[in-house]
Amino acid sequence: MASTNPSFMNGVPELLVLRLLRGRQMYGYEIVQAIREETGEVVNLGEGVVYPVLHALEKSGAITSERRPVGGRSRIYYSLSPKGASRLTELTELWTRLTGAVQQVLVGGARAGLV
Amino acid sequence: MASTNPSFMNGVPELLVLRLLRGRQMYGYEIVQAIREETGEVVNLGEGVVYPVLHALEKSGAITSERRPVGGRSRIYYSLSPKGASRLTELTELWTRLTGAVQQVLVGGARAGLV
DNA sequence: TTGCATACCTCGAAGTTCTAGGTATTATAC
DNA sequence: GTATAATACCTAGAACTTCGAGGTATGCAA
Repeated sequence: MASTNPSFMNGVPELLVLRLLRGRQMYGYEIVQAIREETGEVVNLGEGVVYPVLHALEKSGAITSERRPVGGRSRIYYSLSPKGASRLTELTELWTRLTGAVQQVLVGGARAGLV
Repeated sequence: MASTNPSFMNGVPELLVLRLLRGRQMYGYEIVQAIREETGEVVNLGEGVVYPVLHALEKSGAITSERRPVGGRSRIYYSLSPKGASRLTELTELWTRLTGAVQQVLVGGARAGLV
């Protein structure tokens, strides 16, 4: 792994996948490209990252899969389950809290009371 | 580790430590508490996280150490080196880019052109 | 003198991401 | 017709972090 890159990626793939599946069904290969496009090339997850995440999410019951032939080719479409939706909410809150806290340190100086 | 917790912590300790050392010298135990306080208890890094990070940063030349006796007790004060300062800049930019990109996906829908 | 805060440290476990590689089908280019 | 690229799925091993628990030692307060 890039020894100079902390990359800040822990948990990000799971968060992004869950978020993308909120609303519409998607298949793995499509998700890989959607992440690249919707982040403006900033996040570029390989298939070797996305597929294992999908498998883990399915195993945990956060998403369900459905194999469907499309144009002679077989795709596995994933849908967000209720459990996955609440997981998404949980992760989004954690993400927001954490990035806010880090931001607080980064801007520094401004040390107002917290309520 | 908490199997249900992605925690989003990858790289965050390094970033916070470097940022705190920008401006004034600090010692490990002090850094542990400063992180807890300045993040409003959101980030609570144990000494088992901070000390190894400090050692790695020193080894890479990002910070320098100086043992100093204070009140009969020995403390190791760390200072940010020029190399550490540029590392901090680099990490801050990466952090900003990444959180921005994730935010873009989280808010979704709003798909304006990027320049 | 007992306990707590200070102040440093290491180790093993656990979990993630990453790159690289592998398979197979369809569409495109030559 | 055939080679190449794009689609679409997958696994394995390596590497990196963070985390918690535990260990040592000093100073101060009860």
